[in-house]
Amino acid sequence: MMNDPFDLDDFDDAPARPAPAPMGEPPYLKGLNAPQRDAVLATDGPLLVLAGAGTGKTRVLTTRLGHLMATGRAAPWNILAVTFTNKAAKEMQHRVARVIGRPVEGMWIGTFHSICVRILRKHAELVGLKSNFSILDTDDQIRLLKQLIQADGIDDKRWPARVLAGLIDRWKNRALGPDKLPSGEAQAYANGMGAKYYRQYQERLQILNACDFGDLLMHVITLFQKHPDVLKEYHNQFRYILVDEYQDTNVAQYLWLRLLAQATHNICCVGDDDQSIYGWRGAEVGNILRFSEDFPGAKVVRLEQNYRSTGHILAAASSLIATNEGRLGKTLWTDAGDGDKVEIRGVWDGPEEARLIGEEIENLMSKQHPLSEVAVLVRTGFQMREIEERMITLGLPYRVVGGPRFYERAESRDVLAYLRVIAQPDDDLAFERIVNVPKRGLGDATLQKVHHIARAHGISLTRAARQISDLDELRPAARNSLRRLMDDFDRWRALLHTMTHVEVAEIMLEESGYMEMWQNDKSPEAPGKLENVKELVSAMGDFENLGGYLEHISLVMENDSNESAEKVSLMTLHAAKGLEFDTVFLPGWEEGLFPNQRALDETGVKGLEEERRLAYVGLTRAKKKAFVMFAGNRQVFGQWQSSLPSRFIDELPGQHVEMESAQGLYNRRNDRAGGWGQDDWSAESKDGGYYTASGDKYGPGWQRAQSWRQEQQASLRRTAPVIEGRATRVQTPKTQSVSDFAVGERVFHDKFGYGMVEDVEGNKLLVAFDKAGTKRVVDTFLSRP
DNA sequence: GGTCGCTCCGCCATG
DNA sequence: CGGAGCGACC
Repeated sequence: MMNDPFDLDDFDDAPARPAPAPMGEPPYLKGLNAPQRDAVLATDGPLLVLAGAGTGKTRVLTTRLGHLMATGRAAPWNILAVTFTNKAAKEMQHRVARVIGRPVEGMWIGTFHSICVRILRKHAELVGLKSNFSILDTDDQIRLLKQLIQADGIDDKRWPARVLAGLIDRWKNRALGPDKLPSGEAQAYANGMGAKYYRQYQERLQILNACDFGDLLMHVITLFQKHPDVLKEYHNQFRYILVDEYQDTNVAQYLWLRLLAQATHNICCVGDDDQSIYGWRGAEVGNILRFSEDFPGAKVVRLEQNYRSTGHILAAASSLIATNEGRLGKTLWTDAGDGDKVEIRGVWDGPEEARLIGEEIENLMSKQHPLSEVAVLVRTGFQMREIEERMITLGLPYRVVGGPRFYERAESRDVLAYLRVIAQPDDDLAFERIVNVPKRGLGDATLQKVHHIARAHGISLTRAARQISDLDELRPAARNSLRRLMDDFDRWRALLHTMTHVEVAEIMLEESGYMEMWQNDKSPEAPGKLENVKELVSAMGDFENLGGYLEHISLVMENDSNESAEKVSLMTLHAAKGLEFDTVFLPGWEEGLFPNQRALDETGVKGLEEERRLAYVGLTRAKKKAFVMFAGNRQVFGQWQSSLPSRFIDELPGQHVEMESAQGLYNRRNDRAGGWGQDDWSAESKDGGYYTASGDKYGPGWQRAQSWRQEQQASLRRTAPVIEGRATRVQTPKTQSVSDFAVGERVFHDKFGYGMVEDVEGNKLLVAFDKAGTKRVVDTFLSRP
């Protein structure tokens, strides 16, 4: 989670069109326009709020929450508010407090996942888990599945575990357990083994006392279905339910909501079918399209006045999205004036695109345009590197939003694995990760034997490891090493009773040799890794206990400590949903990249429409200025490929855009809205690879993919033009090496602050911190002030 | 059992 | 191009 300078989705100070205000009405209703007010005041019964981009959705949601409480309809704990991201949850909490003028406590605001965890911890036993269950991430999932596949002697090259993980994920999105798979789909993997592995996987998770993301939803649904008394508890508790981004809910989430809402019918869903961009992970636009049937008697409110973007931008975006079929249909309007047209820029290649972005940003800077109001939104992650490099060369401050995740780095995962092992002894995946990190002479051979015992007895690896360390199965060296490790785990675990988890973590990482491993590592990354480890340990201090910390990171996976400095934001279009910026750059609008070829191949028109919604989301992030860019040549997989401008560029109406492109790069294809004086070589561009030979616009996937790929292979190759010297990434400064602290010395600790050494015991010090009290810390985590 | 170097494959988006 | 994974060699 990060603290952002930018606001979520709408803003408060916009000139709203006020509805007539009766005397003595609550102040929070002031400034709402008529539909917004309707949405706030329709408290009882099902309500669907169709909120176009930038129409004040978050404001309506938070005001509605405030209204429910202010009028005494609900206490905070009677309200359940579900969001899609933790960031949105945090923001909502914050803004509700602003509406009612004091902090709110006890309200259930969170993501589907975090709320499910909260419920599950309470009733874990009812679904066969213990309350301290671990939450596995994708990586763990794949490793577990791989083990199952390999145990069967199946070639996991031919049938990759990640494919199976994807299948299982999609099944869970649709709330299908191993026994409920439609017969055709059970055949979906490795000649009909899909269902079998799914079942084995679930059994294994049970033994490991763990669940994956999909399980969080599934288990709660099962819990509610099988234990009506428990469901009733929640019915009594949650008198009002609010759901944000309803267009992104999947079947499982829909079922979950329906179960919870069936008692009171007080469910309010807010969403925008035009911003549904998560179809690929199981979101069902159908949920929002069907709302009135699912919840009979539902009231529908449309928010159509846009407070965010100026006229040309809004018109361009609206016209683009109008190409889609099967929309609920909204007509966004603004009274903010025309503003600037959308600027389209065609350039020769990727590096030039990055240069142009840099240039324009410097331009903006010279006009005092705040960098926090500038964003570069890309379709896919690999576009970021080029732009980042340019930013670094120019010295432009930037930050990657939702980028390489702090907790996914190898060293973070190691540390977390250590923590997980002591928090939850049956967590095999964590155990396996660090059993030989640092090297302890416990390699594959040993681990295989442990695995064998575990499987034979149907127990977890740690239990098996403990058993085998008492047997004669292993070479003495391995046996001793393993026993020592198991004893260490027990000891560290016991320390949790007498010390804070931060202290235990430091001791564990030191005694296990993990810190030493990086200290002795002479690679250039080592100091940075060590720095990350310290940062991670210090972040633990913000949580009451180890369990709370682990839960947070498994759900959030991002680093909280992201400062809100004056920086350009760089992110994917997906990550940009809900955000807004004065100026937005939209590079890479090229066929194949955007719309993305794979989306087209896999889901045809449906995929194309989702891509178009993504384009719509991108454009509507801009308040005052939008740059759309495309490059004629781009490097993919280290190879140069030529590309054609995106069809979405053609779909932007001529009167709302301004085109500036090198000769010959852009050829208008269908001149539906009036040209911009570019050459019209439509006949030639039809050979460009986005129509199949048959002339069928969307063609069979493989055929399109094939022709596209061939075209790319055959495309001209050239070497990258040399821009100034290669950008080097900034390395974290080498940490000051610390050792032999003396009693009486002043020291500094990332978390606890300044203090004085009271006692030295090997490398463990007793330090009296000025603010945090006396703690036992390992010297590696200390520095001299 | 550990390390080095080679091959292979990927890059669409996520909690 | 870059990282993961695997096999040959120490």
